[in-house]
Amino acid sequence: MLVVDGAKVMARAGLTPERLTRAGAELADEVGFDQVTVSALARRFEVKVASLYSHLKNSQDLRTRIALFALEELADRVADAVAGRAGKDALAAFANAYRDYAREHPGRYDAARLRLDPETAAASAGVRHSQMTRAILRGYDLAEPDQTHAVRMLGAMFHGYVSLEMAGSFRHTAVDSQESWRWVLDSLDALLRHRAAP
Amino acid sequence: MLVVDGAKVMARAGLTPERLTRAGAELADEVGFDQVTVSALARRFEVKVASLYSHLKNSQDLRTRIALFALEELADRVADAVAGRAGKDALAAFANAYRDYAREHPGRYDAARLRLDPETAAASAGVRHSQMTRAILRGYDLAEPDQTHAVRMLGAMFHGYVSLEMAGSFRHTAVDSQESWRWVLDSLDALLRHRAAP
DNA sequence: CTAAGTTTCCTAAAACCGTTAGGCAAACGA
DNA sequence: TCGTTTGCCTAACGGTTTTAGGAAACTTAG
Repeated sequence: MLVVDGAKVMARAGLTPERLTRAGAELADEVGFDQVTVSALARRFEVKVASLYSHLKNSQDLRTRIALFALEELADRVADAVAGRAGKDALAAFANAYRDYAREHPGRYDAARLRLDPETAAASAGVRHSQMTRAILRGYDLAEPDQTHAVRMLGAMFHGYVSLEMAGSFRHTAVDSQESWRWVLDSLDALLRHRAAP
Repeated sequence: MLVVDGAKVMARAGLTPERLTRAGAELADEVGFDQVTVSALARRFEVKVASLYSHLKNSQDLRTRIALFALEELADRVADAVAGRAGKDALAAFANAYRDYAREHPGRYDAARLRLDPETAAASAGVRHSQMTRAILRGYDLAEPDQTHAVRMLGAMFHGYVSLEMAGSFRHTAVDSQESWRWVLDSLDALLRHRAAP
């Protein structure tokens, strides 16, 4: 089949799950993760929608792949940020890596919060995230179960703060969000030092 | 028009924006807020889809109404919970009201986190939420801008914790989430007392 | 180098959702 | 009782998801 003016010669587009996932992540950052659609992705590759179904099981599969990709990417960034740091320095690096990623890639950040089924989650980079959080706490000398409590607290705080900040919840008050962020990190550091085992 | 066996006599279904909103909230709790659809709602009222468009502007309007309803209901609950309490007692009541609502009404809780446009948000019960958070902090005697920092921290922590807990993130470790929750509340109380103005 | 086999993308079609336009019947007010 | 308004309907269109089957492009074995 040969279309003269459209120049479509039935050439292959070179689709792969990986390219589709990456393009989906970019799309998520541009239009929001919940607007990522198989149709939009096909449009971006100038390909018919049905063609994607040779590379993706379905729409949910696409979303899951983007989520796993984002988790991996974020874990890499965090690992890079905390390398060679300890104590409060590591805590701040960890937290900032998290927040910066969300600001830079809001769609991917949302994707990383997608609810995964237990098996998928267990095989994802999500486990690296909790491992790294635990690693941060090595500098604070917490015994179990306090360490687990602290892991959950840090996860909740960072995710909650970033989530509310992204949603614009902090834009109505004059106080700069950056200041609050520093205040929160200082507070967490003090709290964890105070909780340290004797 | 009269259908004999279906017993449809073209009677009126008694639709109103309020009834639709409430039913939408119930639907959200059952199937998830992102699965709340004009079609599903019409099915629930045994009415054709187009009929809802006399009462709702569109699908987004429905979601926004559910969000406003949930914000209002949650604010009422929180107000009720903290009434007559102060200090750590008030903090715990506030936090528990929040968490309990999310556990009881996950769909509505998600709805309450819908991003609203600034005018809508300003006219919503969202402002009551921050006012009540500030009220909790009266027991801790914080000066500005620390009070604003603390409001943001509490909002982040509660939302983050509830959000991660709902997503199942705490189910992989043996430590009971309830214990972590108590630990976090104790920590926040200690932190706020420590931050109190001299 | 060519024929067979595989992969990649296509067309076609069905199902569901969102939305608008226009109609008829029911409720209501005079 | 008779307009008028309101509430729900049918009809229709466009978009998304998904499956089935076909045809062209690539790959590989003889």
